[in-house]
Amino acid sequence: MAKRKISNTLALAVLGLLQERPMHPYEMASTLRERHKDSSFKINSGSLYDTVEALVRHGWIEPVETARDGRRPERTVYAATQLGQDEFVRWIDELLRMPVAEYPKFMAAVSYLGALGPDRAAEALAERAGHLAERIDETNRVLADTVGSGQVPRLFMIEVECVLHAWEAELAWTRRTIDEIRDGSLFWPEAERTEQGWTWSAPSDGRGSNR
Amino acid sequence: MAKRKISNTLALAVLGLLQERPMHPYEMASTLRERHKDSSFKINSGSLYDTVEALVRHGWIEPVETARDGRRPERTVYAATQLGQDEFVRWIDELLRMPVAEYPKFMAAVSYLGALGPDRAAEALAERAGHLAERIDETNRVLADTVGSGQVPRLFMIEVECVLHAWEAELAWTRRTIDEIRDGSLFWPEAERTEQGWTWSAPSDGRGSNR
DNA sequence: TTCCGTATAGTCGGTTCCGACTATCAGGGA
DNA sequence: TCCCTGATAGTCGGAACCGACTATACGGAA
Repeated sequence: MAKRKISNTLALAVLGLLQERPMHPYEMASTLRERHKDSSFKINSGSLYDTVEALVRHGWIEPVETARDGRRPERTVYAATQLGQDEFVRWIDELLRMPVAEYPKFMAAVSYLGALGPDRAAEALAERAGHLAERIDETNRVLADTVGSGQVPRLFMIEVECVLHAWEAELAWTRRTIDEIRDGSLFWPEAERTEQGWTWSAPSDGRGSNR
Repeated sequence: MAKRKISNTLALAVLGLLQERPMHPYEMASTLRERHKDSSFKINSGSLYDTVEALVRHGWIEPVETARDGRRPERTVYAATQLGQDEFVRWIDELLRMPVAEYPKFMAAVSYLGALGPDRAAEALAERAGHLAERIDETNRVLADTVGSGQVPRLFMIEVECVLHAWEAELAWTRRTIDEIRDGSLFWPEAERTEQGWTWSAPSDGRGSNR
């Protein structure tokens, strides 16, 4: 699988909007925010304009007019080309079919959970659990007053359900791990440094609590 | 919360290794790979050397010797400073406590699931489900012959359990969504473009199947 | 009437990131 | 003996990314 010419998913969002109607970049950003898509796409003005230019370079979109309102900066309105419409669908298809490695910050931190020691680790995870629970509530509220009230078809917010599911899973893992730390079922070796590298104490019951 | 001076988590991995003993960058990369940490950290030679330099600039690590073996390129060995040891722990603590927005490619694609139409969407998700199941199996095998055989304490591979849990959740959501598409409980509006923007057909039973 | 905050629209320079490339050495097969 | 592959160690130029900044317009408060 050769690498995609454009990999920033913000370009996917742009392409998506231009399937509906021509727009200028600033309008894309505000439309995405209005639709709560700013939690699926990282919208950054700088990146947005770079992305749009890259899409033009590849012939996926093209400028259709430049207008000026009074003395404000000029706006360039873009539309998707036929190529852009085709690639939009192909790209979605590809992203859905093939899982790719991502490197979430949380995984990085969990890799070194041991460095905090059991008490501080459990406390830190507990704080995270609180934040996660809050976020889940907020998101449920958003879903309730968009899809729940029939304003927006469920399919158009399906990614929100997806991310919600992911957070719930993370929360469950976090809580389970806190419990395992507190009740000692996640054995905490006292790693020690020797000239030969590292050694660690074995759990008292042989290799019992390593699952 | 002010932005971290260094945000690339590869720097966290470097710091982690240098808690054990001084190393040169190439050795860091191979050690991380040996320990299967390359699924939590994106290891890229270019980024690695940049990261090491950034850590030196901030005084978190420092070169302790430069050796040369025959006519091979010179190796510079680095060690963590006191500051680096403190920041290592603080950084982990921070990453654990506060969830940050990430923008996984899958979410981007799911946002535009509608664009594929129900049949192709279900098929694409089904392919993904297959890949995910495979990955989960592989990862379980890795866990079995490291932690499972008592070679490595469970705590040192805890992030693998975490990512496994996340994948299982994603798989579950994916399968559920495939079912909902196939049995029609995820209503698929026929979006149509008008001059006023977009309209969509309502589900036949009023607003029934929007959850 | 002036001032302030916010919305509109986009620019720009610096950092970060990436992966293709260089170059040497060691070991095994033909 | 020669060649090929893979490991060792790191360099470099360009692409991507970011966020602070500019500049205008507008509505309401003081």
